[in-house]
Amino acid sequence: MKPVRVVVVDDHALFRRGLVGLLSEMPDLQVVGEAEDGLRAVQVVMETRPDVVLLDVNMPGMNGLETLHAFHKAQLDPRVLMLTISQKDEDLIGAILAGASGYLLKNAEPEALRQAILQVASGNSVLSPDVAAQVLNALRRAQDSSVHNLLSSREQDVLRCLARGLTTTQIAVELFVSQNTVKTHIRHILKKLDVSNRTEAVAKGMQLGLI
Amino acid sequence: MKPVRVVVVDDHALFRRGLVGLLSEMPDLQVVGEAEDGLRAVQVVMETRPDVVLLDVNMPGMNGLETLHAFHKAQLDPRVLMLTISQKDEDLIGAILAGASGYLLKNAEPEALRQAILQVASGNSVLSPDVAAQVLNALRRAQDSSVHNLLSSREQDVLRCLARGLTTTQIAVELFVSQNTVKTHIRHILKKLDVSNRTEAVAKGMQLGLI
DNA sequence: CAGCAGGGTGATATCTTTATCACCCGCTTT
DNA sequence: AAAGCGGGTGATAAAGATATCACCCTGCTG
Repeated sequence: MKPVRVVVVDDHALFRRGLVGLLSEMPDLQVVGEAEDGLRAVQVVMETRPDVVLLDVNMPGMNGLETLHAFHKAQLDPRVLMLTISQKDEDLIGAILAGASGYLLKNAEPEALRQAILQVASGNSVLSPDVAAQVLNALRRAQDSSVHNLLSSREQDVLRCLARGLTTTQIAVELFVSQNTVKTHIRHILKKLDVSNRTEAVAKGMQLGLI
Repeated sequence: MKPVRVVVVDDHALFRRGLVGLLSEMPDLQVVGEAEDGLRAVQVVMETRPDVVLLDVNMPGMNGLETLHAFHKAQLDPRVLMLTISQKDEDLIGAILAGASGYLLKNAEPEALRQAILQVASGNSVLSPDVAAQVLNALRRAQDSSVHNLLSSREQDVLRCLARGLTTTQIAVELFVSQNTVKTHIRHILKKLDVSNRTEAVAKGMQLGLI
């Protein structure tokens, strides 16, 4: 099996050299280039066409995220595994949205790094456990936001009443509106949730976190 | 250090027994209960108050996702590590949105499972590399959706023109509207992207994937 | 000083969304 | 047969969003 070809991008020379040395000792990895900044990284990736790029976030000049964008602009789009000390949400989510295939913290063991590179090389993604929860939370927040923009506040009122088992008449009394108003809101809810009746609407609403 | 207390939930008796045996041999883990279905799982978790619950997705009756909801309904909310063969987006994203702290495929090595349990017990999250890419893609899609609802189609037209370096006058000619119309669109863009001028708007638009 | 650029305030018209309600139909229960 | 239920069509009014444009101010350049 051909070794995975890797480019290492980090502005700290000592760290980079040490990492290159470490990776060079691994038979299934082959370091084919290195760069100390984003601009250089684009050139090196263009020349070497590696399987995986190890990329720091914090670098002077072009930071890691800008480098990801530059890869994209240059239509390179290599598989990138971020290797950084930053656990900041904006760096983590920013890197993911900018196309990174993985995010590993620099405190990872050498063997974990090796495994991560191999996974990324074969198209999978890897997240350090320390930051994976942040990614899951970001996904949950995105879903919450998108879901809560789905129904108007009145429709959410009606759905909560349905979840309590109230009939149309009871909901009308509860919300001080006519039954016909309630029925119209229910009609819109069924349409927005893409269901056929109020029972399904309640189930779907629970599934989406609306109730 | 006290061993991590684990409950195993899986409908396949042979698999469950084998897993319990495997985990019982690990000194830093302690299996304190097991269940073959969701209803039983809620009872066992209530009784044993484990640090981590290993939970399958595919189970007859209440499946894994419904069991997560039942945990929440019962205000138990244990740390749950899904352990399943399912790589389906709806199971994966569904479990995450329902509160799972991790998602591991059953093809994982015993040591990887042990590490994952320990990570989840300490509040981190773990995803199998085989499914992590799906999570990152779901996050990207959620972001795309939310971003593309941010600007109206006309505003997106104007932003793309700005990105090409056109002036207000040139954009007006290009879109067959007056300069004042273009300026109004630009004003709304600046406000929606929370920036102060068109240069920042273009940078932010690129960062958000609008251009 | 005039022209050109960007940024800003305010206005109008149209379209869409939200919230309201009347009425109709079919089914079930009393 | 009547009442009550759920699901459906259609209507109106108000609010908000979208798209349009006029006008003003400031700074820079020729």
